Amino acid sequence: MSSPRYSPREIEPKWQGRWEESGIYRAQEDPSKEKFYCLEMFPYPSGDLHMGHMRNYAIGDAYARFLRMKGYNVLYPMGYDAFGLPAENAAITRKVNPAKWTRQSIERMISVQKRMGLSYDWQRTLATCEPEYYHWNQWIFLKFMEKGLAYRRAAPVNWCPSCGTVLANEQVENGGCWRCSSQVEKKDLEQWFLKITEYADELLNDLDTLENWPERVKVMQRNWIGRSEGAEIEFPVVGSDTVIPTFTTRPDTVFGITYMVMAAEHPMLPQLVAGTENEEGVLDFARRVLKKSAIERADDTRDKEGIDTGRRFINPVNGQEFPILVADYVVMGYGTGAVMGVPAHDQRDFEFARKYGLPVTVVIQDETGKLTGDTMDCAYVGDGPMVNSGPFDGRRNREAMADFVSYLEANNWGRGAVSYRLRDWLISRQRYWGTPIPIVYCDVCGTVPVPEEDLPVILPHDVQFTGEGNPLETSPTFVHTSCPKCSGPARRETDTMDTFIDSSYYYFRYTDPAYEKGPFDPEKGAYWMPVDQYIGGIEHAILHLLYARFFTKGLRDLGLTEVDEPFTRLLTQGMVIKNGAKMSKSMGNVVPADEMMERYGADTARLFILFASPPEKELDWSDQGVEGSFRFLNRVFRLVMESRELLEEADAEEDKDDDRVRSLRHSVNRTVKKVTEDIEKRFQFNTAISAIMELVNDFQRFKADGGLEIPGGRSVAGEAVRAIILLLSPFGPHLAEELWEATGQPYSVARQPWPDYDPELATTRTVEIVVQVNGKVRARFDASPESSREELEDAALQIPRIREYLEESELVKLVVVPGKLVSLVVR
RNA sequence: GGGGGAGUGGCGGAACUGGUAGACGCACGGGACUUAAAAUCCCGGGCCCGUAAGGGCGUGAGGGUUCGACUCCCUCCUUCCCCA
Repeated sequence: MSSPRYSPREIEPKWQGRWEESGIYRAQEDPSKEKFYCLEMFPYPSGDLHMGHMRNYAIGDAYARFLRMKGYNVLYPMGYDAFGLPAENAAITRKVNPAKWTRQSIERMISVQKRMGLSYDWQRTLATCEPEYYHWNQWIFLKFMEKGLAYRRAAPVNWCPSCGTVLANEQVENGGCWRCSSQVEKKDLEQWFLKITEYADELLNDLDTLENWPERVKVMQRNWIGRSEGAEIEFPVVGSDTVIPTFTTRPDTVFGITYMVMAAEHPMLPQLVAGTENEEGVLDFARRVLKKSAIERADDTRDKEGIDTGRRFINPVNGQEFPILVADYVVMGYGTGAVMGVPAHDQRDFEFARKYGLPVTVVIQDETGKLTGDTMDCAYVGDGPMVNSGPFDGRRNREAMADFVSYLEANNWGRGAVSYRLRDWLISRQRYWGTPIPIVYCDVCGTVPVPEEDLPVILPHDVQFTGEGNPLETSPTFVHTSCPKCSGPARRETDTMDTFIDSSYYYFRYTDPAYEKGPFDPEKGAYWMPVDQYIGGIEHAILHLLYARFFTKGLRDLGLTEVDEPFTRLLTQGMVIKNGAKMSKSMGNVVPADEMMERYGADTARLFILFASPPEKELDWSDQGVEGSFRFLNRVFRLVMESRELLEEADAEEDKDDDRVRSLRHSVNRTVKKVTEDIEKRFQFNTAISAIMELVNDFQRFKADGGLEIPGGRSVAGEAVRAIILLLSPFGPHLAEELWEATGQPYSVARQPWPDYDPELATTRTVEIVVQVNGKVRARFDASPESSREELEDAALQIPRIREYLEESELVKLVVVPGKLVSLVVR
């Protein structure tokens, strides 16, 4: 007689089919139930699903299943971030249509996701490359435009010569393209921007309300927004009516200015030196500087280089004249591109001044009171009384700061100002595979938005992929159109939108993916939003999460929603690493998800990836140990199948006096408590799973020890079987369904209430008390958890080994921690 | 250079509020079953000394606080991420 074998190959498709037929994972608005919106960051459909994806979905699905069993009305959708470069590159190199390529990739992703047994509401699936979706990109863009949140201007942009496109500041990494690492160049183009800076303060302040976001993500966003308070001061150029504006965070040091440096790319520079004898040399220097990368220029350890323009400016506070220089360590784009040089109180300025023999004027004294510009060997950046500062002499610099700003304002030399590192979001892309920007250029009417009723502006198919320039410009049907205002001949905008726009509001769209009158039905949005739990890679800590927060605030101000923040809780899953690098196609270190499922089944793969490491931690991939997860599921299968009739006997009459029965009942209750808390409070799936393993071990031992023959043994065994199946169901849903059915329970295990525990039974009846002598464990004994200090002390002092210590030396101190230990100090 | 993590057996990791370091699993060693193997089950295990009882050492390094430190404080090292 052979017993049935655990066969994921048969079990898994069976239940996947059953789930699909019965539609048990569909989400429906139900105001009588508490909702929970659980969401994973949607993937780019490259076609291959690797371990990074698998980890993401295993976490989200386990959590969503847990919440359903906990009684929440759960929304758990999936979609595809389908616009982007890979599809377009495939079109260029392999001559395939990007739409077709993308749709095929999506199909492949879906089939693997279904094979994983993920409990998505598949009816809500969306793909951002479909007109029904990007329609709303365009609609939101137009609404933002009406509000002044979208605008067009010529701007020096980051240009990647290799990708042939403009990049947002956020997409420039170490001076190179985020995608191909080519050196980024500066180029002037007419571009569309979204005014994210309008929300800079709110984006910054609301971070404080996000209590359930990882601190490090908030820190990164704070730094990215980079708010600094200070003053903007205008310096008149000698012999001209130009003024150069500068921003400083240290207005208290303005009396210590001895020079000014401008960035090599400062737009005023050519005009400033025009016609002077230094013109040639300065512009030459500037060109040389611009060839260096941003990191090189900002490197503090490197020697700074500069050149005198020959022009001078007046420091308005004391009327003195100082030189204007150009230097490599000042970068345009932060502040105003011109920096006042205060060498006495800024280390970079100090080094620069010493190198070029510029004067150093102390305006804040240290505690010695003896600082002088000629003798100091590094800048003094601390606080102290102000000196050489006219009316401010003698005041503490920090306290005088605000008055100093008022002083500047009163004399019309400058004003208090706040500066942000955050720039407006450049969204124009000279690319085909993206959302067309709904704008028409008419010689007569100028820039004309496409009327709302003409949306969506459909991305045309009659384009040429040559690998050069924007393919959209090759579409005859697209480019030439008529002006919506005057009906005269007009040209369409051929730039498309940054794909980060697609992912900035997709979570709203899931609440109502087929809605035709707007991005989503505000009522449905109001029911489901905000996302209660968002799960995704730490690599999106800045870009995507900041843009999504901005969009939410923008949509709120359009009256579409009342939520201020889209994601209440955020879990940043650690990256899956292989051979020292993030798993990615370009690195060639991808481990496909279906490979492991082929060998062991979806349940094993899911269980293993969750068991291998806590979710937030980076996971260096190795399949060492998968066997263990597979063996565990086999053991569960065997154990339950052998005793499948037991579940029916759960909760029968119990015999409280047998130790083995009591111990297993304790184990069941303790495990339910631990698994529940590990999932709910700590997101520690790895320890939740290990707790289930312990329960299975206990149950197995119980059976081996003849526990089923004891009065009450079958009842508690039934409780154990039930707990094992239910606790396992979020991690190995197919096996759990199979076992639930085999034990005679009605479909579906996914609809069962999550098991409860008895807090009294979850705690032990005896605890082991440790006896320490001078900090070292010298004995142990068992006691009731309720034992008093005196009882424990007495018991400890009775132990012969401990008495020996006391005979030899004198007891100096005795500490008793009830339920834990007795600690003796002897001398 | 600034900001934020992380460092625990051969490996992944556990230790929740300062209270038994190493749960659970992998790999390994021994045994049972088997003609044999696989599978399964049982036993073992941080390191060092010791036949053992036992003792010493031990959470990146060094110091500190404490009856007691993986946990708190200081200094340092290594490493990863973000920003320059």
